[in-house]
Amino acid sequence: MLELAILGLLKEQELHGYELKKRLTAALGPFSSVSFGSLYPALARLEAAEAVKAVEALEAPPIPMTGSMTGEAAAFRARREPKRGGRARKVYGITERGEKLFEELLEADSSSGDDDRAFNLKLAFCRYLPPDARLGLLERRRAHLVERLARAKASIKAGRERMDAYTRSLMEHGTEATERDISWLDTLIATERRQGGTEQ
Amino acid sequence: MLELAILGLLKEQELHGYELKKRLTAALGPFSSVSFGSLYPALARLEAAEAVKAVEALEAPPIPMTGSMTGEAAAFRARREPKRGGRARKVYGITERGEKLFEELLEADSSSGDDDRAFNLKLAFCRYLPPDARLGLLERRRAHLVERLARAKASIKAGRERMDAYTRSLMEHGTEATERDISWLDTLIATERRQGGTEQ
DNA sequence: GTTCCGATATATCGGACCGATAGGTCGGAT
DNA sequence: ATCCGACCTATCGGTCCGATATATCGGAAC
Repeated sequence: MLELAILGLLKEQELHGYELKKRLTAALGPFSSVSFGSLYPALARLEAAEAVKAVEALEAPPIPMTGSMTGEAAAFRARREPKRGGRARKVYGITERGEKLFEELLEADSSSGDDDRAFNLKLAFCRYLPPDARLGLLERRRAHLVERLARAKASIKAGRERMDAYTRSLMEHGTEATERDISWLDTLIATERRQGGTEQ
Repeated sequence: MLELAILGLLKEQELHGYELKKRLTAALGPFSSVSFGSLYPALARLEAAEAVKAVEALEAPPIPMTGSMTGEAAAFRARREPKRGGRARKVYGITERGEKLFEELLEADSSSGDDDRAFNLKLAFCRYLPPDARLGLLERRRAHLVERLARAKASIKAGRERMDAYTRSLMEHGTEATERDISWLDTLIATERRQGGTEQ
């Protein structure tokens, strides 16, 4: 699932690992931070799959510079790379295979496992999805939460008197949070339908 | 962290793996289910550390049965073990080292990583904690959420116009959820203080 | 009847992710 | 002069997960 986030950011701009991490924790966080221990292996996986490619350590698009480079190039570097110190960067760019993989991951059902994380991630990048797929994502999520809520309520009802006050409070708070998640999704879905216009 | 849950359940009753899983998903879930892929290794770890011990496959306390066993024993087994079919069970019990480990895990600071999961787990078993430790747990959690909220708000403020509507809505919903978590914790803390009585 | 399905049950495997740690380079405080 | 903290890439050990393998039984289908 981290792959999706990496590809999504790389879609917009070529970046190196460290910067990628900063943007990930800034954008998707700061709940559930991303660690280097998962970022670099993920990057390596993507590179092995030829979804990303290490490019020259040259973040800015190649700007034709006429005349003497001496002063201007240095100034440019200073502007683009403030306080550059440390090890050599390894800047990655997305490939065509990467773009395809990105779309596959974004549309994938992903009914298993990670779930909350995965949905948040997808929502952050769902501007790249066609409107109907966007609606589908939201509605699948809603259905999932509704089912979770039902199971939670059944679980509470079943074990009412076996639970102590702490557990009971925890579960009730959990169901309330889920209910609010659902109504939040409802507003998103409503907005989507309003903007979607004709279809459905 | 799974160890804590296992030990907590085993503290109350000797159980085998399958039943342990059912209770875990019923008690702590059904959000964030526990899989066999983590349960059995955790059980093996605990057994290696001599925190739990495999006991005879005899869930019920030994009840002295006088007279003919034939009819009554069969009926008892049928009551205790409904629809018993399948592989032989391996019933685990907690040891003294296990009890100690349980308390250590429950009191451990755990400021790293898992966090949400870990706190929920601890809250579900915090009835075994002395009142002051209980209060400490709640207040540490509160402080953590407050810090998370502050960082989230700062993050939103910093990147306002760079975010699309989906991301913005996601983050705002997240901060609201965190705010509600905090006020929920406040009620728990207030209750705790009221019941705790004299000491701060 | 037997065959096949689903529950009961234990266990392992590969993979994702994490925290900690270890490097390695630079600018700036002390 | 020296240490501290930022920048930057990378690996290690470990936990957890989903999928899967293995095994045993009751009962439904046929």
